[in-house]
Amino acid sequence: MAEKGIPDIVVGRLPIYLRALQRMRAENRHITSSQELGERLGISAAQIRKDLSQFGEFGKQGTGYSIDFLAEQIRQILKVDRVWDIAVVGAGDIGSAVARYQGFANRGMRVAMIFDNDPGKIGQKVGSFTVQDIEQIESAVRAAGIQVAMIATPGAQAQAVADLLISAGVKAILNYAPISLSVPENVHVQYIDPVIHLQRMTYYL
Amino acid sequence: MAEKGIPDIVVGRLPIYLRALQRMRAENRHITSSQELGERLGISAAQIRKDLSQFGEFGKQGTGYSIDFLAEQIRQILKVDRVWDIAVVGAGDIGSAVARYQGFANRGMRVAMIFDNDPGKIGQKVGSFTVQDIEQIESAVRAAGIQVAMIATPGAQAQAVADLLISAGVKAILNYAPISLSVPENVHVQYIDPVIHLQRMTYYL
DNA sequence: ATATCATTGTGTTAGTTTGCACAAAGAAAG
DNA sequence: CTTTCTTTGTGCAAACTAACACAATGATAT
Repeated sequence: MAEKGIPDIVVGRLPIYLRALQRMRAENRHITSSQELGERLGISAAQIRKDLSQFGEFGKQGTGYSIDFLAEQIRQILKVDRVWDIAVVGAGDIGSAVARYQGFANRGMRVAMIFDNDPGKIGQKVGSFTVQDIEQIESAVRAAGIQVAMIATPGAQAQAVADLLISAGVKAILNYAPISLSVPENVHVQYIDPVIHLQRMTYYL
Repeated sequence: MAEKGIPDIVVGRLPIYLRALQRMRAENRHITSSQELGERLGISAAQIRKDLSQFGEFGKQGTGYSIDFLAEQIRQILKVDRVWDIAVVGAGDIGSAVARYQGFANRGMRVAMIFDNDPGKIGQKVGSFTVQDIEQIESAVRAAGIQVAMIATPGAQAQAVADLLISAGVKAILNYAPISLSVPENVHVQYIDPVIHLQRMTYYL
């Protein structure tokens, strides 16, 4: 299994494969093939085989892949064979929805704390969490050894929050604010902005 | 301006350029360059110039781009020089947060209606909308001529909802449910699943 | 006027990603 | 045991994407 030099675009497809495998498992299936997976995902079977071959040989010729086994291998590759604690910043509609979201369970993620700068929100409950003062981000995140965070603040504050998180040791940020963040090379950022996705589609309408 | 044969990956970057331009405009700037834009976005200047050149010549040598003019051109290309009404399906945490989201204004999108199948939610207010019965999707969406929808239901119902929306005339779906949808060729789908984004980053940690 | 500077748009080259097609290998059937 | 069927893993070719590098052009300074 190679550790370096895997194209990021390949890494980006692994979570999609994993999600499909977990769904199949929930349907009580045990075996699948690159062809079946590909049809479900709209990806060519050859591409799936080639992607997986970057990390090892997980299938059996003539049979296909064991769903349980392949899912476990991908979990290990993505390091989601453990649970990552996540800090959420921003307790507005988006931050609150994320903090209550049930979809993290069994997928290697868990919201651990939530912050806001609004005195009216600090101390209130959001799901099972008490909103903490944004002033405490650095100490709380550092103390918990948290490496993953989500930013759900207005755009104007997102960069300052990112800087704060990074100085507290965060290495991966999922940014819901509608702004591109500037971060050091060793920090990873992903973006979620529904408008970006929608505008990409209206081009074709 | 070519209408066909533009790579989708180029179309996908246009909303990002537009978002950055709107932000610059909000900072009261009037002129920018491919270099400045590139630094802000982490994209090479040459790439930005080549992307834009697919649609026309919008810059001035020696000077750069007029922010207002370029933004307006991109709006026209993406067809967001108008407002698209959107149907939201699912009035849970995610659907509610989306329905109340203020970030659609001025970006060509507007939530127009929201549906759920839970009798306890139907008739309740979410932001300024009254939750409608999912049974009414087809007639309501068709009557309003809506072409864009967001699915924020549990995964188990997402495909059925998508089928319903498509039969009502929807041509673009933004899917928050953690499942790949199967749709006809002429229907566009984009996906938002925070876990997918997070798992893509933990690989590198 | 003329020279200098900045920046675009693009032809060409380099690099990346995808798809094809088949040998290899295991399973199933006769 | 042999044949047939299925499906993987992969070398190679094709297609796509990004980067380079520069002529062209407009702005600015002298």
